[in-house]
Amino acid sequence: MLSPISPAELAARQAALFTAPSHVAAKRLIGWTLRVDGVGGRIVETEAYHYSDPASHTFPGPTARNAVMFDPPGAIYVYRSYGIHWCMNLVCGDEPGSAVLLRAIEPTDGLDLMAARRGLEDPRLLCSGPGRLCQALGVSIAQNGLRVDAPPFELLPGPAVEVVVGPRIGITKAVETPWRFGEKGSRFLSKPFPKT
DNA sequence: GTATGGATGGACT
DNA sequence: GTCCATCCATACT
Repeated sequence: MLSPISPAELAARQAALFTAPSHVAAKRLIGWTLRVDGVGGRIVETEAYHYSDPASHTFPGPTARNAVMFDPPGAIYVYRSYGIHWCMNLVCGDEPGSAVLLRAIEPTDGLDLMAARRGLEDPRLLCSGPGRLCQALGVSIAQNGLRVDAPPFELLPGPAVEVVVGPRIGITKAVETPWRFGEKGSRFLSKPFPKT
């Protein structure tokens, strides 16, 4: 059970998260709870992207697609991946053009709706990947540019958890930058982390 | 105007 | 492990 938190404290903790460098925010986000219209769960896997990072959509500079990544921290950046899937980022950072990709959630709220949207029941397959997560939470380009600190989104701090680190998934540039973060031992990761 | 290449997931061997 | 569906921003001609 989450302890009650005042609106002022929530706003302060969100602001501190959003304005941290994206790789710090990505690590801190592990264990927070995200819901969209009441559907969601605990964030268990993230990746960080930075404008100076060749793997980032913002590396070539501002464009129509990545414009939201230059919005103030707390904005939601959604893009289509491989022509099929949606991927959801939270704009974070001490400089513009950086964000945290949400890769996996441990589903806790709205399991039935998530299962219906995904067309399957297994909780481990509902949100274990960036495309799956967006499908389960009903996130698409329609949510691009909205803010995570306003409805239909909710973002709440969780207890500190043990976090593991590894290289990011599916990229072709800056492959070795260890900016993927996950909750140690979680069964809801998109892929295991390499043993350290 | 056309060409290209993904921050993926699911089906299959 | 391999294969590939399918879209759009971007980089060309």
